[in-house]
Amino acid sequence: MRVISKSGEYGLRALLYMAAHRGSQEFVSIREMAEELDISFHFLTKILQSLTQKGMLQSYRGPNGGIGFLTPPENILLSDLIRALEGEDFFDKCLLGLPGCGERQPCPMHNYWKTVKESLKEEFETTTLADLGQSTRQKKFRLIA
Amino acid sequence: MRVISKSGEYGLRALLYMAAHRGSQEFVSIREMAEELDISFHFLTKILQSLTQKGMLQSYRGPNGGIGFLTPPENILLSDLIRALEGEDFFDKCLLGLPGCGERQPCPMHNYWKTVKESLKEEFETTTLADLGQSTRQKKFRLIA
DNA sequence: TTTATTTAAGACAAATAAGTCTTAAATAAA
DNA sequence: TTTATTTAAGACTTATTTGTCTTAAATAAA
Repeated sequence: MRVISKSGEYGLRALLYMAAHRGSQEFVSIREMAEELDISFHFLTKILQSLTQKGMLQSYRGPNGGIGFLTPPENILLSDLIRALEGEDFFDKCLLGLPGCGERQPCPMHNYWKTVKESLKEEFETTTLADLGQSTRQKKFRLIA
Repeated sequence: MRVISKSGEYGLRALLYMAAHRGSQEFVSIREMAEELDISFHFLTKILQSLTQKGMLQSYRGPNGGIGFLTPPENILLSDLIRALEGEDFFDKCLLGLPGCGERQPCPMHNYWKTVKESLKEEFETTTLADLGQSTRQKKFRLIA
């Protein structure tokens, strides 16, 4: 079950790293991160670039440059991050990939999948990057019939 | 959020079609289905072929041949079908795609994602192909903190 | 001002997924 | 037995995603 694309995974992992390692210095080196996380430097650069272009991060060139948060991880919702990485329609798609599927003409899995998506969305909208950092947090939740 | 691959979607849609159209005739024509569902005939053939090879369907060549169920849709679990279409490890993967992630060395999203997966798995294991057919069924469920 | 460092941008290549085409094998009916 | 029909198998092509490489632009420090 691949829910997040490879580039999305890399982006998430990088931001998690940044959240964990942000201290005195404002910018984290992409090269360093790439090595630490074993991700291709150029590929990671492109991914983070797109987040910068979307206004979720800031970058700085030159010596001691790097990438940094614009808003603290405590204020970054997982839902926003994932939407930026995976596309705005992340939570809107039909399980069967039917273009016409919706409330008016629901596919056999529509109502079923809708509830799953809404739960996930709700959860992602109440989780911040910082929450994930201290992930000992054990949210208890399950689907109830 | 693409959870199921294109070929998985096609497979599911085809079996849903078969479940809906099985009547007097034992075998459903793949060509007819492909046209009806607007899926490439050869591609669909390959997908269904793999299900036949895995013992989930039976096929018959020659005039009036086609593809058919071995067990009635009432006895086909969504979980088994999806595992056959998407791979055995469908419910086992880490959200971040980290190879080492597990109980011993959980990634920041491990516990969180684990509960989501278990809920989904549970749901898929209690839903049959036939259930999906009459999908007016409105299972109520949500994640609880 | 020159040099070293770092991200930005975009062309290019490789890997994977999706889709097409041709031929073979099985089967039924003429 | 011949022909038409249908799935099986596998080679091949196309599209998408992932990954690499080169050059440009910005910045700091020598």
